[in-house]
Amino acid sequence: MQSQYHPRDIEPAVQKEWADSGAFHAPDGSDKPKYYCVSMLPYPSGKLHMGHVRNYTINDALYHYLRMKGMNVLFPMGWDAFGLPAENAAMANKVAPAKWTRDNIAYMKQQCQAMGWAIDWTREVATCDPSYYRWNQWFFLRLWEKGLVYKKSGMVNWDPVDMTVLANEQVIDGRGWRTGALVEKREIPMWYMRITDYADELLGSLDGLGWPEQVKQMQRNWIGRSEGVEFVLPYAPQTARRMNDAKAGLKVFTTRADTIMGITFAAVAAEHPLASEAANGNPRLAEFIEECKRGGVQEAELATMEKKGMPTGLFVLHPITREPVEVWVGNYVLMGYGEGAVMAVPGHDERDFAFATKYGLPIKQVIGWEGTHGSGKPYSTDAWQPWYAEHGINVHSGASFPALDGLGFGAAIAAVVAKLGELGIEAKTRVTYRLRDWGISRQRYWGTPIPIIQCPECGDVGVPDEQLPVVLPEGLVPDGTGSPLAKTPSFYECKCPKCGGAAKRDTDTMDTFVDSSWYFMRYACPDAGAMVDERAQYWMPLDMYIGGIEHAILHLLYARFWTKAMRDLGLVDVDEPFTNLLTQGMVLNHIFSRRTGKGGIEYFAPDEVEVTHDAEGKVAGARLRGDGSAVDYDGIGTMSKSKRNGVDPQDMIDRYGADTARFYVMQANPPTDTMIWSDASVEGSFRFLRGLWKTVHDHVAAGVIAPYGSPSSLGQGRGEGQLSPQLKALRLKLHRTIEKVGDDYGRRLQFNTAIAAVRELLNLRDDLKDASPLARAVSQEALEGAILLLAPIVPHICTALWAELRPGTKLIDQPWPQVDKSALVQDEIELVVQVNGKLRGHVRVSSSATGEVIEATALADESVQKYLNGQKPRKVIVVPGRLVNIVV
RNA sequence: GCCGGGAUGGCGGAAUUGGUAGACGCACGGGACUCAAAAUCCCGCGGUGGCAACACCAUGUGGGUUCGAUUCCCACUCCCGGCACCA
Repeated sequence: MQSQYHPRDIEPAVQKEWADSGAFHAPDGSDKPKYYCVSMLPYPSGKLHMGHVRNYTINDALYHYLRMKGMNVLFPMGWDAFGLPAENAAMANKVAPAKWTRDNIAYMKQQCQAMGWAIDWTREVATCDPSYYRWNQWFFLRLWEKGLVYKKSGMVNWDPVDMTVLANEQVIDGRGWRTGALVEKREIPMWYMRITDYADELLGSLDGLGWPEQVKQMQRNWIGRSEGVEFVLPYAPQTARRMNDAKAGLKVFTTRADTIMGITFAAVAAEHPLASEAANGNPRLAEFIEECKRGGVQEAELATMEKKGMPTGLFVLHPITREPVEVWVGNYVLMGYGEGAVMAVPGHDERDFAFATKYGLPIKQVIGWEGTHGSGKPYSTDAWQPWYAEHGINVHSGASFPALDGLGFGAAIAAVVAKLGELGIEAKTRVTYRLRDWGISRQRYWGTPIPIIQCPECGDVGVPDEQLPVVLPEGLVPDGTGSPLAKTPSFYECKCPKCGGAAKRDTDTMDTFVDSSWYFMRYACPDAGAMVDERAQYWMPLDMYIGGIEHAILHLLYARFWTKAMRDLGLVDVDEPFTNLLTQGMVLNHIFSRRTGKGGIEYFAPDEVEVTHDAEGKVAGARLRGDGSAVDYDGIGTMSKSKRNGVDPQDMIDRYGADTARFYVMQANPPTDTMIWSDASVEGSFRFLRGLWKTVHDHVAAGVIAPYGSPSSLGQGRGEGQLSPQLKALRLKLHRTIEKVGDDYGRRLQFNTAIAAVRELLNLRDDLKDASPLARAVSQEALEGAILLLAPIVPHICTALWAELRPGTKLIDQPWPQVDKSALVQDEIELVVQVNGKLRGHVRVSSSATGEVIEATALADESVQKYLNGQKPRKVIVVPGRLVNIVV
């Protein structure tokens, strides 16, 4: 055996052995139970980053652990290969996105192999391959046939200089990232998927999932089911004339119909037809509506901007009092939500209150809380208080509806609905969702072409199945203006499949969330001649899905919807794709930047700067190592190429080997926690592995021996009593550690504590100076155990060390170690003694001692006597196996 | 702004169901070995007071519940993620 640890020799050799034997190929059927363990597929951005290393090492550790536990485990890998960064790279380097993407995939695949992850590469999928995306197209057409796909207009960010649609990411401070032009909202026709048809099921079936509660809560809130009332505010006569419809009115939806008597105005979105009509002949209003259309479409931007409004001069009637109510245009009313119009009750809605205060509109209290929520909830129109929005008892309803006074929330709503009915105003209780239908059209090149042909005669016609896939031409290089496909006649010119006349293909591509909504099913059958086949039925659903917390809502929700839609088309027989979910925390790093002269921004890598700290030890600023010039500290954020704060795992592999990189990310903190990068302790991880190598080397140098407890061991047939207390303690530690590490890997999914436990075990073994055959047999047992427990984290070194400890056997064939229950038995245990909840001493008692005996022992303890000072204790609390608390 | 999460020594973290706060590491300090350095090994390492035994304080801030709170409740501060076209 080599006396030194040389990962550069070991790792490639072990990897070759795995590859040659097809060790990680999972058959599509087995006597063993299946375990399907998938990580979110990477975007091939160029190189692996630390987030990937973390993600796939977690997946790999679970793979090895469950394989050792006797399961047929599958760990597949693929590439989320369509998307915006490829187009950006293409513009920057004048390379076609296809080439850039495929080169990146090749490089990153080799990096995955160097990390030694147990990936079944026979199932690799890249979403940019026509053999994959043809099924996006095929499925799109099936959903269209079922009415689950439809076309309507949608709002996008528009760059008026480049004449192109911008992604939210490309809008910086309200301006286009390349042109600096002020971004505008623009309505264009887009294809939508009816995810809202599945809203109730998406909500209901969350309950049974083995997901983190916080993620389920985020999804529940995102879907945002609410029950409310939809009704019409009748137009005042003059408004009815202007809107050219005497009978109609302004349709609104509210979850607070109980506050209807508090309506003092109504508000509509800038895009609402009533706003457009009111703007005719009102230049100031027209200007305001134009102003509302400026800016982008991001919700965070809309929700934080100053609430502004302007009266339209048009009135609707309060449905009960028949008093005129003025309609305002408000920039906070969104056309996409509900009806694009709201009844405003400033007395009991915080946004309406702020708006009314700003524009001097009346505020009316119609809900009170005395007697229901206790006192101390006064009402004043001077300032908003949080309880104004709480449910309560109706008050001040007025002469037209006195019966409403005194009713509570539910009864009041019922009364309002009944009253509106009596007055001949249609009012329906309705369930609405915050969730909106999924717009999938993108005016971009590097994505799945939408399989629709626009015929001047026949309208939108689906591409016939036999003409699929609609292949994306791969040689194009985008230039940032408009959509490349829309400028490529050879792509869009075609014949109508229905009438044979000249027609035009849809030049939009699909949202890349489509690609990632079902790839995990394609892994099961990457060569299938259909979207999926029966092999998907064997592997689905995923037993564990691992990925970043940043995907908690959108990706996971779309994939759940897609799976349910596939089920309803009879393609797969599962209700939910991901039985269990592990959301890993992000890997973050410090960000340093400097504004350049032209208003741009320049980023610096953390290793290029020297950080300065303030008095509290927080980072205050930094200087460039090169010339000492000051740079700004921008705080901590996601590792990204653009911010230059990423860490390339390749350096670590080159210097220390893959096992050190794997060990480092797993020992640092729990997988669900955010990890702020620090390379300070990477060295320590390497030292541990080097020490482990030396420990096994020294043991093997003295000769391997059958481990204690095995049939041929010295310990066989001898009683436990013959072990010295030290050897007994070591065996106790070993078997406790086996229990703990199994629990950490299998149930807790917490690897840092498992590693700490194995370190403790090895530290205890190192203290052993006894070189007798019996001691060496216990030592052998402990070392074998430690190697098996670490194997899921650092499989290369463990494979090499196992071959030394057990010549002729292979680590990959070993099962998870068994806990020897007899090693766990203890005669005596130590208990903590507290006086008034403070630690004052320890007592040793028999492990079978009763509460009375424990109490007596504790009271007799010297340190307790000191605090008792002759008094009788008021109370004694005995927690079996843990502590005694004496209250004086 | 809204939704979800987090905060524990100089640093990463541990404490799994309300029961010994700081496991296990990193960094640092002292010592051994060495001509010297590296590597390795040994010791120390939350704060204050004390020669020490020990005492008191301490888990972002302020309150509360409890024999006992890092853990539960209320209010707040700061940070992170998401907000529908980054993936």
